[in-house]
Amino acid sequence: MPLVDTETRLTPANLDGRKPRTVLPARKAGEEITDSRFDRRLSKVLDHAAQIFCEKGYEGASMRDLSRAAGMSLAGLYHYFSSKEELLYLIQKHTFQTIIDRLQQRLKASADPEERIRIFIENHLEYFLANKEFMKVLTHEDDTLKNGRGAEIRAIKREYYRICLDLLEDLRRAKGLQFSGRLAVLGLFGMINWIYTWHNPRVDADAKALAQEMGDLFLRGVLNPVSQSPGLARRDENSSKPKRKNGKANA
Amino acid sequence: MPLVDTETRLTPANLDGRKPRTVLPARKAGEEITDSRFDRRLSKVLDHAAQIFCEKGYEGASMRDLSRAAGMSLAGLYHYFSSKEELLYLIQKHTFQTIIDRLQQRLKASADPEERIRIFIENHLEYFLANKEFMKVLTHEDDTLKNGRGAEIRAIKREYYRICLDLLEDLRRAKGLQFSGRLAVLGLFGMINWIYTWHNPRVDADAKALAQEMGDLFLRGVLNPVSQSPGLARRDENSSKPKRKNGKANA
DNA sequence: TTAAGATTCGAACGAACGTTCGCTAAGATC
DNA sequence: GATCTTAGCGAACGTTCGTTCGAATCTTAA
Repeated sequence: MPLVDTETRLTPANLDGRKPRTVLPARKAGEEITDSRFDRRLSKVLDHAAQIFCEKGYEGASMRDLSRAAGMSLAGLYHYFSSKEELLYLIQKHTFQTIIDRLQQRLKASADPEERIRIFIENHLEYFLANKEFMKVLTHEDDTLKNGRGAEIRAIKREYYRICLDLLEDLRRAKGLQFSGRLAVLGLFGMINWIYTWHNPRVDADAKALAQEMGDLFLRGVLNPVSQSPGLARRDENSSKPKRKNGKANA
Repeated sequence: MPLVDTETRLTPANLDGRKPRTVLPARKAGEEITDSRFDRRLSKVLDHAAQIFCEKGYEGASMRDLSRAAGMSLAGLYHYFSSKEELLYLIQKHTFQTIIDRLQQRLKASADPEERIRIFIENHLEYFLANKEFMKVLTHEDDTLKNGRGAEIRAIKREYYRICLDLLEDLRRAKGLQFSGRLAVLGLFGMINWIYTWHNPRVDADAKALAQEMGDLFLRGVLNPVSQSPGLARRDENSSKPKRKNGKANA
């Protein structure tokens, strides 16, 4: 799978209306999609860039930092993308697409609602810990991209959110439970996305064990009805109803 | 409470060895600590700065952005702090100290372990939602500060982590439960710190209700022993033991 | 009234920023 | 071997960055 669209290679800058510097001949329809030299080199550049963005943040990283890390001249970098902003876009898009693709594959393995949520968590954590830099750039530079590119990434994010919400509502229906889907999704996202701030491979469990533990913590919280939790003292009972006014999700 | 130490006002740049431009006369011991004109003005400057850092990030915000927001000249800002980095330090320190002070006050109200954890969550969320900008700057610019100032903030953060860990271990002892304190703390922190990425006051519940709901979710997850959770299918049982090697916490 | 500090500002500093230009090799195609 | 495209580079562009300087204005207390 090429990292940029075949037809518009080198020219995703179209997103903000800029003219492409070069126009490649369109591939014939049905032509085999190979990982060209260009794609392989770009992939390496993204690796190095993600590393630097992870260390210094998007704004804090200079193009000169990136060129040093990639072992390539400053001007040479611009052969592979049209701007620093597009570089971030390519990193985020690639990361999101990979994690969603893998998830869809794995979800085919089970129809049990609870099991499917565990698959979601494990998929997320496995990719997270194996690609720390990319995932930190994805989550930390969450609202860095603006306009067209930002909208595109936000759309993919909504898709990912939606998948998780659907999984949780399947579970709720299957078990006849009562909980706010939105709050559950965002609570779960918080738990699993926060990991990049603390995970230390020399101290903490690996992805599989971590997914097990976090899955336990979360699922026990969701699965157990309130009445079944002994000693759950509720104070100020009258303020415990959520004040949701409409269901528009914005995550 | 003055925002900077009385004796070293204007000179916290000492942290990285720079010479202060001005030295104020030391206050006599026991002299009443008043919020001077300086402190009040600095406080306003921090408000505006937090707003801009929140919008554009620390690196993305320029001193010119800050001067515009504060309605003050670029050079005039430097009367209140010695560098952009110190400005971030002052914001983060003030935020952390305020939230911890309030927590300590509130914790005096109860000795019940579960209640005390709910107090922790509610205190955090209340401050979070009432001071979104400051809390985003605190969490998002987590590892931006380096050297002396960074170490100082990290120390306060460890203190806050420790308080929460102690609360959880009190609960575990009181109820005779079994769970990883570290994972529970970090899971909880993830849930409540992630809020800044999604909370919308027009859609979501207020701090009190949110604290109730998140407290429920989290406490049910922690309180319920595994055996009491019906239908909690564990797969791959042999990989579920955490592989912790030593207990050094790094959050 | 006046002297001393506190506060504020316009103007400028050198450094670093993202990006572009013109040019060379290196591959590929005939 | 001629021709065209791809890949890569040194040098520079104009802009913006954080910070500083000296002077001007305001505040306060004697």
